[in-house]
Amino acid sequence: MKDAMATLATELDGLLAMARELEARVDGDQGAPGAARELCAALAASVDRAVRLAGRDGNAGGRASVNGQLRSRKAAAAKVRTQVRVASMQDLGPLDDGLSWRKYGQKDILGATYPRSYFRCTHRHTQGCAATKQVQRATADPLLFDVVYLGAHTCAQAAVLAGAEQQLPPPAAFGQEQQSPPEGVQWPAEPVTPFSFPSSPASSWCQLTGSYGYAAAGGGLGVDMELEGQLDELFLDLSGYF
DNA sequence: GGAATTTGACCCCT
DNA sequence: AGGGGTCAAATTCC
Repeated sequence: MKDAMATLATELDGLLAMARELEARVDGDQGAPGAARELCAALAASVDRAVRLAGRDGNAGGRASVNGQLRSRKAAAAKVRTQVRVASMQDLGPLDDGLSWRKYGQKDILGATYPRSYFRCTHRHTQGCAATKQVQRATADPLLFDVVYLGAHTCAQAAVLAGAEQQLPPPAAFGQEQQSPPEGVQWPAEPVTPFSFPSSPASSWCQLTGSYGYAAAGGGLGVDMELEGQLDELFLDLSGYF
């Protein structure tokens, strides 16, 4: 547990450093999309690892419920909550993050222009995977999607993905050409390109959408609020560059 | 025919 | 009572 938290801290520190570096580079050189992309991908990969760590370990050590309330069905899902904002350059369908999701509901949300879609893991019944996610188009920008992940994947598919990701080269290697990534992933040559999401969620979202909004804390993430605020600001700033 | 999606109804919480 | 989340039957898709 201590190791995981230490790793999390290291990842987040690196995240901040990379974000600042990215800011500096993009600020000084408008025509440097390649370098910006590299850092952006590294940033996203780091966030992804941090979130995964927090998701795994936050359960036992974190706040599992709000105000100590017991919630029959919602209690389990409230343990891990990861929120990201994803931008789609084109009006395409559901975002494929490499995992199998099955839509089980859709609701019109008060005050929201677009309905919220509810997804759960395809292997919910076969493997008891309790992961769910909610996807909602942002009112302000229809090309932005707010995606909230609730619960942790416990299915075999998630384990395979997690294992494959650990074998990937260091984050800085992302964005390089001639990368010949696994699973036939094709990185876009231009910022705006029709896309299909490959297996690594954070890096591909960043690469392809230019906006990895934020990975914020719900119950499971024990991220310091001040740091969280800094991350929020950084992501907001960075999103403006793309 | 099986799997995924849609959609109205139901349940729980505030 | 109203809103959010889930269920499950009906429908669509492959």
